Amino acid sequence: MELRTIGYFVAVADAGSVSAATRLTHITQPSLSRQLRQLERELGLELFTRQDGRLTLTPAGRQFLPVARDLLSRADATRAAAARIRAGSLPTVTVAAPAVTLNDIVAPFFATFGPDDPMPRVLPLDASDEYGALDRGADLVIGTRPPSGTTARTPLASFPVNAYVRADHEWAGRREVTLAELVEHDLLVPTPESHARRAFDAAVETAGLPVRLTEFSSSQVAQAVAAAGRGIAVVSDDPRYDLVRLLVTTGSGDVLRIGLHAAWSPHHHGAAHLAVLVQRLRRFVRDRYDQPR
Amino acid sequence: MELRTIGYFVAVADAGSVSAATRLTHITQPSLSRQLRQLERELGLELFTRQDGRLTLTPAGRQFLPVARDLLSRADATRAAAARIRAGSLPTVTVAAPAVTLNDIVAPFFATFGPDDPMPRVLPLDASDEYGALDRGADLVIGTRPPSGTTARTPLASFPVNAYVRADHEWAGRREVTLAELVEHDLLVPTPESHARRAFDAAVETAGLPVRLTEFSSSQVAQAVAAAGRGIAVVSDDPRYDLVRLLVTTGSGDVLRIGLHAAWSPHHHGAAHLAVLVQRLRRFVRDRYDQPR
DNA sequence: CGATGTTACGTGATACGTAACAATT
DNA sequence: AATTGTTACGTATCACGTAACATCG
Repeated sequence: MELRTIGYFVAVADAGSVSAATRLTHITQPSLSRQLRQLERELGLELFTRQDGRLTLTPAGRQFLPVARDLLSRADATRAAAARIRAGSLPTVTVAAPAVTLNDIVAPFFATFGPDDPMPRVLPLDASDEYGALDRGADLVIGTRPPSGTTARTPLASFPVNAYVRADHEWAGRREVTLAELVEHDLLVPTPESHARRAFDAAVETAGLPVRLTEFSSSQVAQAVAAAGRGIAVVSDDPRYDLVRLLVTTGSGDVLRIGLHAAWSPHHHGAAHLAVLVQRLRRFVRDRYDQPR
Repeated sequence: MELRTIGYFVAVADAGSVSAATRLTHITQPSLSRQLRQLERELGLELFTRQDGRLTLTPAGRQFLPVARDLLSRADATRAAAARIRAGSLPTVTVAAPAVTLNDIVAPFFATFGPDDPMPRVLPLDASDEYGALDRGADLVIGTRPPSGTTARTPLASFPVNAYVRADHEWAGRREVTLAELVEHDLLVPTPESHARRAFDAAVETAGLPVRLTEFSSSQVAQAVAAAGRGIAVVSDDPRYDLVRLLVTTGSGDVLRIGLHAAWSPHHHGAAHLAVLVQRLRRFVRDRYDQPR
């Protein structure tokens, strides 16, 4: 039983005769006649009675006809679905990102979606192999490392890593502090999953500096402890407890920043839509976090 | 796009590789590989990416997969429907009969149907070509003529044609009256579509007798007029207005009766169910109309 | 090497068209 | 005669299997 043969059956039933159905099927009458008989043999049903040199639907055929029609309409729907995909439709979009990013950035962005936007789905990432998620169901990956390989990419935003000190600290009047200066103190940092921590760890490792870290599961708690004068909080969020913000500069003089990058496959069938979506996300992030540039 | 190729796609997606899918499809790996590529060309979709000597679903393929699965499940449903028909299922049963019979007999019978019985449908018949309805959608025909041809048949019941006279009529003490006697009087008859009228007309025509008929669209009105002494009502229903019932005998001495016959195709896929249904109908009619024999 | 998937080539099945036939109207 | 559907026969297509090749772990 194939779609073709089912189509032949419906054509004959609709046209009322094999001869008339040839106009619908574009095959010759004997071929059509044979296919029909074979379908009957295959299904084990007598769909038509042959009498008086004519075909008339049997009750079995009459009962099977709507079933056959339904199957054909599903086949049409399948072809239509393929066409929509080909045209780049995105009924759902799956965004993969570290859990922190999903909560802090992706989720608020999804909250701005309208009814015509795709249904958002989400895929939490473990730190390693961020962009491999593109092969495991993600349409879009938001990562902190610049994507490698043949992915399309857009830098979304970058957030400075802040070192927060008390207003009575000796650095309170400065705007920046070097990494080398910083590691001389007790540092209050969030967990290794956080963006700030990862950026900080990477910079420290590059510089080969020893550090004394105290880890907090919440960066706000880290700030509170800094406000108590027990160390310097190195976090990425906004200041609390009247703490003073210092930017952190690396050995090469750059300000230590957390980069957020969006990546997707340029061969994705909805790549155009994805690019638009990423632009919206970029604008959203910059508006929300008041980014420069 | 055929069911076979769609099945190949789903098999490969499920198995994770072409090689593994050969266990599901029972064709060799190169053939499967080719069919898959052809499906991609036909749909215009890149369902898998070929990289690292492996296939991985693209977002397009991931989006198409549930659609393909749905089509296959519909195909299974279609095959299952064919199997049910083959086994003789009757989700609906279409009974064809003259409108009078549908109202007076078939409809009350349908009222006794339980939830497991087929959904009843109905097809009004014109008097001529009663049993031709079997080719126009009827599973079962209830007719007044004995069916001809190769149909399966069961006599359902027969109702006498009654001649109703007033209690003060000269015939009031008799049980029967001959057709020849009857036609000497003014006769009050129902419309030509009714069973009684048709049986009466046929008998009269056979006997070659002249008649004086007054036609009423309701046999109860005919009885009322007979009660008024304006003629003899020749109808098939039960007496009213204290009229006296006489059976009508033909020239050959038989009592004039209306026969009801059920007919269906012995090749009908649900012929067994139909036979049972007809037996129920027969019992129903006899119980309800208190038939002899 | 042992997986993978693709390409090449030959074969068998089969869907198809042309032609001839049979049966009704 | 004109229409219907079936049978017969030859052909072209196409799905399939075997084999050889390419690539990656």
